[in-house]
Amino acid sequence: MTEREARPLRPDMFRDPDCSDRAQPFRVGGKWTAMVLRCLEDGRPRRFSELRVPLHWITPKVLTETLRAMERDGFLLRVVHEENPPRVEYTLTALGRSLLGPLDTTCAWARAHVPEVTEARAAYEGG
Amino acid sequence: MTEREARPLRPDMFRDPDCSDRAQPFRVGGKWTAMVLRCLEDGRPRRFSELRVPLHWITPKVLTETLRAMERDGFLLRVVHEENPPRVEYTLTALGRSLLGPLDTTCAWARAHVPEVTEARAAYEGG
DNA sequence: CTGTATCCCGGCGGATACTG
DNA sequence: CAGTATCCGCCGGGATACAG
Repeated sequence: MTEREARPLRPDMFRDPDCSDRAQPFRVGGKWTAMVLRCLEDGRPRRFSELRVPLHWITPKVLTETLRAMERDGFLLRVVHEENPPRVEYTLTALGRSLLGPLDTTCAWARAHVPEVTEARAAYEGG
Repeated sequence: MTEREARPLRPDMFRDPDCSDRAQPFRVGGKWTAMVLRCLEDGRPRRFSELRVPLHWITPKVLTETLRAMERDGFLLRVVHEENPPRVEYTLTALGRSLLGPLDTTCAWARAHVPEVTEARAAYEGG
């Protein structure tokens, strides 16, 4: 066996279904998760209809699904105030705030490198 | 206007379709992108069939789509050696390697906090 | 105001078979 | 070996209407 044939990839690199690579690190949450995080990062509790405004008037069904998923995962708290009319407020938990670090890191990458990606795509189309 | 009503969310927070938040920072690439990055991070050129092994024998169609998308975005280089039988090798570009930082950051988050998420989900089911 | 209830569409991801 | 060619099922995301 010669030197240059050695070192195949380990077949079990991603065997563990819970390993952090398979956790699809670049696919945390749904389409709207990151934007909801941004809406809540200042710590101020926000209401359902308040969130819809910057989120392009996302439909209620989709916003509900997004918020429920984040609540279920422990990223935010849903507080119902028993009033009339009803008032519900959403706030990030400590776990939810812990996502802001990775989010910033990836946003910083995007700001720095998205132009290169755009260039690469143009070049690829061209030839 | 009282103090406690102030500071609504800016309606145009995510207006720019290319803004780094809307870039879905937690949704970079497809299901297999991160794993391909891991397979190539050691700098060693890898062949098509070589990649399939750790990737759970991903179907050729899906692997091709993943690799083509990454090539198109400038993340990797596809080199065809004119031989018989054919040999094709994939290598990360500098741009592709620049993704490893954010990837590590998010993987570190996952290792540190996924147990909390699991707990939160269990608690949500239970109550 | 804060959501449900329906219906719907596109597209990612996959299974299988075939080719240069 | 390194892919194409088809076909297909699922589900995320959305539009619209309605309810407590």
